[in-house]
Amino acid sequence: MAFVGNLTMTNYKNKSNRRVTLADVANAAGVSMMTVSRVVNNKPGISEETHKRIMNLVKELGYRPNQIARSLATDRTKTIGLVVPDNTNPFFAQIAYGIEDEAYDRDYTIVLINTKEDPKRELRALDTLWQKDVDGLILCSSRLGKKELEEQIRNFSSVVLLNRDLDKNLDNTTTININDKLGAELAINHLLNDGRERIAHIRGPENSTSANRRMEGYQRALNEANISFNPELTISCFPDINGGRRAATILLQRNPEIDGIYAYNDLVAVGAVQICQEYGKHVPEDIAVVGVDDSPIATLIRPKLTTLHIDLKQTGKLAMQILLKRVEENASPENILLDPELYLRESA
Amino acid sequence: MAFVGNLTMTNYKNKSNRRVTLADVANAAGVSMMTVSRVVNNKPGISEETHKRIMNLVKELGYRPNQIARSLATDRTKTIGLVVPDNTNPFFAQIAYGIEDEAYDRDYTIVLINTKEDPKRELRALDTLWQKDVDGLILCSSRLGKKELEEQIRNFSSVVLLNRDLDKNLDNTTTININDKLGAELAINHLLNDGRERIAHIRGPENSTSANRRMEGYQRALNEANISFNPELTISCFPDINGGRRAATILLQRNPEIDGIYAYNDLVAVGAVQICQEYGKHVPEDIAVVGVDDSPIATLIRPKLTTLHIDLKQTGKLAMQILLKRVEENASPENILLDPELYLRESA
DNA sequence: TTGTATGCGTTATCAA
DNA sequence: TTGATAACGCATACAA
Repeated sequence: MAFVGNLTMTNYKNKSNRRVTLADVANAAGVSMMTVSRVVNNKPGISEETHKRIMNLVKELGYRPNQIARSLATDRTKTIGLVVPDNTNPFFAQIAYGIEDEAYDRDYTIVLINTKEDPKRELRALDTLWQKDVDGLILCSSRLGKKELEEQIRNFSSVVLLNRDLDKNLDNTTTININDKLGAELAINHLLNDGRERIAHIRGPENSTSANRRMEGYQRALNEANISFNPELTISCFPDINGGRRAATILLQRNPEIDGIYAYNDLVAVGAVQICQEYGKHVPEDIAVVGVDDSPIATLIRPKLTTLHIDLKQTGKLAMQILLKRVEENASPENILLDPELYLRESA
Repeated sequence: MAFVGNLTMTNYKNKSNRRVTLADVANAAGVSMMTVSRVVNNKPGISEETHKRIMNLVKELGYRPNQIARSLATDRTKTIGLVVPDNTNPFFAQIAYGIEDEAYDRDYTIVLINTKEDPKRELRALDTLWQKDVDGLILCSSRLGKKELEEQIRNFSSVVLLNRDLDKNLDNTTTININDKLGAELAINHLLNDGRERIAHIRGPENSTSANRRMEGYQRALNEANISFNPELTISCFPDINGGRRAATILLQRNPEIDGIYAYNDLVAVGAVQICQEYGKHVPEDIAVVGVDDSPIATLIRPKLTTLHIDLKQTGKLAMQILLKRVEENASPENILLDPELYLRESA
């Protein structure tokens, strides 16, 4: 917690309109800066009496430590970099929320940067965070190439990679991934059990790892059901509603007899549902649609979306906990796989 | 922009595994640190030749400036504090996106903190940001009391207050508000013109300024139409879907003959629509519902939500532009009022 | 065009 | 239990 000073104190500046510094307190108390520093940081070896006296002065003068100076001296910024493609996407918004929540509890702070799915932006984001000397990095859905990603990761002392994996473990990084293959199998098997025979897959961005894993799961599930894979039934798209709309349009024009769609995420699924309906198809009677993420909209649209659920706020908290364990205790690397659950609602 | 060094360079540490510093480059070049500093910062007064030579060394050694040290020396952190109630709320997510986008372009970085509508948390957030010495603060929908808010604001050199106003102008702060009264009048007048006669208002949190302004607009519009205000037709709520659901339930039980609802925001409106439908009422035939914010869900639910629109990403950009104008040019205070537009869709 | 001295606010280290 | 000094990495002011 390390709460120092009175939050509602306003006379935090001395007469010359500067910030109150350790030196000011030390002068006022007639002691050295180190004594004040020790008191403020609750270090041992200070007499009861001076501790009290100095804490009173700290409050009276409105002293609060300058985190910048502290960072320079300690090489710790109490700051974590969070890089996401788009904070507006409920998926990342939920994760960010969990991360920030845990950070708050542990007295850390989050620097948020959007990459907009642009590798150049991502690179610059990482460079910026490196220059800011963040204590750790949480990188979500990186769109960087393998080699580039590894090079970047080496620049940070502790990293959590969310929604992306590595060929070989790096000893400063933990990966957290959703078990996309399992998820895909859950979805496809449900559709198959429901009697669907021509199941398409709108597979998100080409360069997305999670998209690739979902694709694998899709193929594997079909394979296990002895259904031959038809490339015409898959299409990539930008992972938002419009992407889903465009992809579904093409899909439906190419293959009007499709009776099931497994979408990259809920946004894409919503776009697909919209197009189906606009084409006069009933969901789920004519076409069943399964999403991924269980984002807020899943229960808002009608029919309610059947989708794969992960507790994202909790996942964010977990990511932060793991990162801080690494930052503060130098824990060893691990790779975490989160199993999604199929939430059956109305669309499939 | 100030892009220094090669982004893909990995040997950023020298043999002793330290960060490469100005001193390292200066040593390697056989010049003083200042010369290197000038080159890196593109300051004038450096010969063509040394500039080139040093830039080469900078790249070769993988030098990148330490922003912390720079901040301590210049008293500028290139960091802006962003305080919101909940980054997961699309309203704030959109604003944050715009803010981050503009920040990225101007080479600033965003520290994001959620308050969860908790004034204590908000206070601590501001304290943290103060200690981090941010160059500016964007505070959204503050839930602090007037006096407390003013005290806090004084701690920062530049502030943009979003969705909250001040009694008297402070010379370091700009307020940006949505013209809620106008919005409310737009909504209510539309409902009245549509022949609605018993229009209720679900008015959001008690301590929210925007909620109060919308309430005023609601009353004024009714007043102008010579309809007497009935307190039974208004109710406050937590500003999310469940809040809307709970409020609508109470409202409908108290006054089953309600034929129009003006909701605090789209989430609340969605909750209200759900409850109406669950009570067997048709929207908009039996009850018309108008939301506020034009959040993504507005076009996702059926019926599509009629709602008041503001370009929130643009608003975020604007907030950042104004803040930076203040930070960099010490511009004078202003108060901005954004006029919403009523987007007519299906729910009213 | 380049260099020297000094300071930013804090903590680490060693000494008293 | 406390203090003096140096160091963190950089930029400002002034000098050459």
